[in-house]
Amino acid sequence: MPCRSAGYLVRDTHLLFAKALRNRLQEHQITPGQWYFLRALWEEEGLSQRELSRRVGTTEPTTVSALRLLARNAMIERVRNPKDRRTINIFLTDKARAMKGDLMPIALDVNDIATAGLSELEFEQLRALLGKIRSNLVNTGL
Amino acid sequence: MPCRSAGYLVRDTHLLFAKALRNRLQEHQITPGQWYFLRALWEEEGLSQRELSRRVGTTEPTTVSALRLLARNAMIERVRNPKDRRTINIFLTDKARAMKGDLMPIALDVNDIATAGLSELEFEQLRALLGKIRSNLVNTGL
DNA sequence: GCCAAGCACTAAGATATCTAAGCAAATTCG
DNA sequence: CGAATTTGCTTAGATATCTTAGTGCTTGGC
Repeated sequence: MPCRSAGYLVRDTHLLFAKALRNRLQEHQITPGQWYFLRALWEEEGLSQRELSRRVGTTEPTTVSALRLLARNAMIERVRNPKDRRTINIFLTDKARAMKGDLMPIALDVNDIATAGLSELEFEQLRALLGKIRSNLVNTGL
Repeated sequence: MPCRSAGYLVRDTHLLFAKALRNRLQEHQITPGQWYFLRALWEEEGLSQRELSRRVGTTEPTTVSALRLLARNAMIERVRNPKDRRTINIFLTDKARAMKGDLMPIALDVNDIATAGLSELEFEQLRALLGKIRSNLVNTGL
C-alpha cells in the first residue's frame, strides 16, 4: 500500500501538469511560469503587479521574474501609473492579445486530457476538495 | 465566477503545501525539496539515484541537486555499488535516522491541517481523483 | 575478446519559486 | 508641515525543477 500523503499527491500531479503544459507551449516560446500571468491578463488587463501576484498565487518577486520574461518576449508593457507612481500597471501587447486564440485551446486540451474519464460531478468534487484544502492551508500555513 | 482550471487549482494547492512544509521544517534545516527524498529513504534505504527519482517523481538531475543538499547536511552517504560501478546507493546517516521521529509528525500535522473537515470518504475520493489525473497525464504528457 | 548499444549518473544552463532586505512614493498623524 | 508608517516594487541569494548534452560502466552480438 503506497499510503501517499495528500501533499505528495498534489505535488506529483502538479509536476505532471507543468510538464504537459511545457511540452505544448514550448513551440510558442511560452513557459508555464509565464502562462498563469498571461491567463490573468487575458481576463483583465492593466492589473498592478501586486494584484497579479494575488490572482496568480505567487509572491511579488516571482511575479517580477515572470514579467521580465514576458517583457523580453514582447508580450507585455509595464506602464507606471501616473496617479500613484509606486504602482506599475501591466498591459498586453497586440502580439499577446493575438496569441490568445492559439494558446487557450492548449490549456483546454491539457485539462481535457487530465480529466478524461471524470464525470462533471467528479470534477466539481475535485474543485471543492482542493478548494477546502487551500482555504485550510491559507489560514494556518503562515 | 472564477472557473479556474484543474491545473491552476493543483498548482496553487501545491504552493500552499510547500509553504506550510517549509515553515515547519526550516528550524530543522530541511527544505521541502529534500523532504520527499528523506521520506523515500526512511521507507527503504540503499536505493539507487534512478530508483529514488522514480519514487519521488523528479528527473535525475533534480535528484542530484537534492542529494547534494542532503549530503551537505550530513543526512546521507553515497556509496558506489561494487557489483555495478555505474550505480550509487544512498544510505541515511545515524543523524537522519534519528530525525525521523521529530520530522514525521510535522508531515502528519501538515496533512491533518490541510484535510481538516474532510471525511474519510472525501479523502479517498481526492486520492482517487488525483490518481486518475496522474495516470491520464503520465500516459499522454510526453 | 571487441565494440556498439544501453544504462546510471553528472554538468551546464534556463526557468520557477521562495525569504529577507532595500528603495521610493503615498499616507497618516502629531 | 514633517516624521513615521505603509505600500508597491525590486534586488540578492538560495532552493527546486526542467531539458540537453556529456562521461564512464556494463552488456550483448559477432
